[in-house]
Amino acid sequence: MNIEAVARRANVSTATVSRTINGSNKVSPKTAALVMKAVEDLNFYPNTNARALGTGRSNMFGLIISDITNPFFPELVKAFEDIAVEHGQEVLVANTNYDQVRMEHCVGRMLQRKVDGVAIMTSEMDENLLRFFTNRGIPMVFLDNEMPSQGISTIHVDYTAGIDRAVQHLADLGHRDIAFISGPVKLASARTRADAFQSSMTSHCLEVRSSWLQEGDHRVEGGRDAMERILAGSPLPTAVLASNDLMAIGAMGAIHERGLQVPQDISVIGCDDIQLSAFTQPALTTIHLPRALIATQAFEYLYESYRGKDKDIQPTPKPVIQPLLTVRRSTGPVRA
Amino acid sequence: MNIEAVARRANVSTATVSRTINGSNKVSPKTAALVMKAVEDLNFYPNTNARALGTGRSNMFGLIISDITNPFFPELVKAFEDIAVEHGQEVLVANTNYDQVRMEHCVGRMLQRKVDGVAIMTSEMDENLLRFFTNRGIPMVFLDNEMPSQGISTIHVDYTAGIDRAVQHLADLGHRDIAFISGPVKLASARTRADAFQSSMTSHCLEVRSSWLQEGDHRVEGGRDAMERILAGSPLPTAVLASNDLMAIGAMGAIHERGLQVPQDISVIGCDDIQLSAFTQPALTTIHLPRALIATQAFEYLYESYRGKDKDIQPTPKPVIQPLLTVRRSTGPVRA
DNA sequence: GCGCATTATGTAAGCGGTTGCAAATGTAGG
DNA sequence: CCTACATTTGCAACCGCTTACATAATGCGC
Repeated sequence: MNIEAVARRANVSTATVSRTINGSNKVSPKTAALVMKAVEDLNFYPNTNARALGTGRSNMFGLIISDITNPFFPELVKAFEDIAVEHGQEVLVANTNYDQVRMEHCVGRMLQRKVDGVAIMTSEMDENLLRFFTNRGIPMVFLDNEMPSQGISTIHVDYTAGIDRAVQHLADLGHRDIAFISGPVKLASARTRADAFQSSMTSHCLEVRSSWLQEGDHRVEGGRDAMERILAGSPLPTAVLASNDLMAIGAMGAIHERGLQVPQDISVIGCDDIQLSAFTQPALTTIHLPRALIATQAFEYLYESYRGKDKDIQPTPKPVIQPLLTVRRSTGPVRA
Repeated sequence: MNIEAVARRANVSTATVSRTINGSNKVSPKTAALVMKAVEDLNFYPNTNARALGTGRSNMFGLIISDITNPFFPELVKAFEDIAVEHGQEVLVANTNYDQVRMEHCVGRMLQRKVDGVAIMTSEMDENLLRFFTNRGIPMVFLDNEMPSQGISTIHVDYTAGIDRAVQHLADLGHRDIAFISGPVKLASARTRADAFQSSMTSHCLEVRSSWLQEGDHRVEGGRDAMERILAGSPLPTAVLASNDLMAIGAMGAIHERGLQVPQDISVIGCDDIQLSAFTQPALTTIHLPRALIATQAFEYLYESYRGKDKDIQPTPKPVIQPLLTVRRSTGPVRA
């Protein structure tokens, strides 16, 4: 079942079939109808591989993430897939598992499949790997990973503003003793958030105790461990800010295990606003990251630079994304 | 950068390069080394599209799921991807969004990309769509979707045994009044579980009240609503079994809102054992579905039937998958 | 009805690999 | 050294589609 079979059935040449399928305007409506009929009759689906070979464009974008089982990503992936499919593009998702070697593997997979662009939503990317893409003129876009190199775009999320909103919210509730659970400090993105916390505290004239700054691993267990370390010290903070929701959930677990109440004894704020944060006990107050928007911006950036490549059209710059605070039940006034 | 550039650099023909890359044994070790050197030097990645065109195999499997943001799926997807990549296959993931029309779309995408096989882990699949695959000889595998047609394989999960374990656990704790929150009854898989519940109750000589059988939607909200309906009636059950974890979480929420305690007033059991069920308050007792195993079986089935297609080798039959009960804190003895 | 511009269609050469078959090279026995 | 055979390599056709270019058909004004 190939284009020739369709051509025969419609009594035209393969070129005409191809043009019809691709919506070329130089096909007479009459012939086009004929061809479409044949396509229908035969249930013909053009071979994308052949197409890609002919045109040099695979109509496929790569999406590199850390780990699809981290609830931050599914929504991102889905939004990306949705908008891609809408634009007739396919998505190749690859998990790095937070691993440098797997990352190289992922890059190889992308190159073999000749992706038209790559969105890299993870941090395990070094300069050398980048070159594989830049050398081949493959557009790239990153998520909050300010790369030193030129000509690489980054989706910008204003974490500072987001964290500031969270600190403001706590300050409004009377909190002065606020702990922070960060992501792995080896990740640039985690450091960014930690720095944002520091400066926000300073601007609110609040003191940061070093024993209240603990490193987690972006996972529930890490959040629990970090919180346990905080609870082991003294005095205790009256609020904790975790740099993602999973760690916030872990922190709440640790607090409960200690026989304390959220938010009566300690308020907890997360970051990301994953679906489940609305359904924890108590429901989690969290900094909402609009992942669908992130995905959309990433896709649009890639799509535009890919489309404009020959015509030297630059993608339109994307606005900085503002995280908002979603207030639920895990934060409350500081105990009198 | 193509195979010819490599051939030139290594002073051999393209055929030799191709054979070397594919590990053909009819290349002398000396030449092979030469070629590999050239490949390295040039950072050559063979064009998969061209390959697919030449061989007729895309080295890509389709994976159709309902919705990646449903926490049941990410682990499945990841396990599938892992084992596929291990076998040099790529994975094309498609979400149906529980929608028939999107499903057709997904099928089209799979056909265009000429996937070597499809794993269908969702229920929005009708006979007609199936034919698109069977007609083209594309292997298929389903998850608990007993299709009437011949020659289509299904990964078998023994839900009856799983649910029976849950009921047994509750019975051991003294519960006799057990409610059940099912998935959407239009889904065959949901009906299977509901039936399993009924028969398990019967075999334990426990009575099933129709007002304690409520339909949910496999989501948190649906679980909460269903639980509210149950709580609105009288008498109240002492335990609830939900046919997935999200609904169980919703049910726990409804119970708390009513001012009741889990498990003191009502015990709750879920199904799936999604990661987060370990971190709810209280941690959820749930029927553990081994998703990595499901993914592995699905992949192996596809891989084997795909590999054996020309040689008429059938894939080895896979054993029925046994769900186990993961007991946590949401179940307890019935109140005296 | 004719010539020309326009539009529609066909022809065939790629795209970058794979692979059957032929040719070349190597190896061993006589 | 020659022949027979195995091993290694190269040639070139093919996979299915796109597209530049050539050709045919059509429309239009005079």
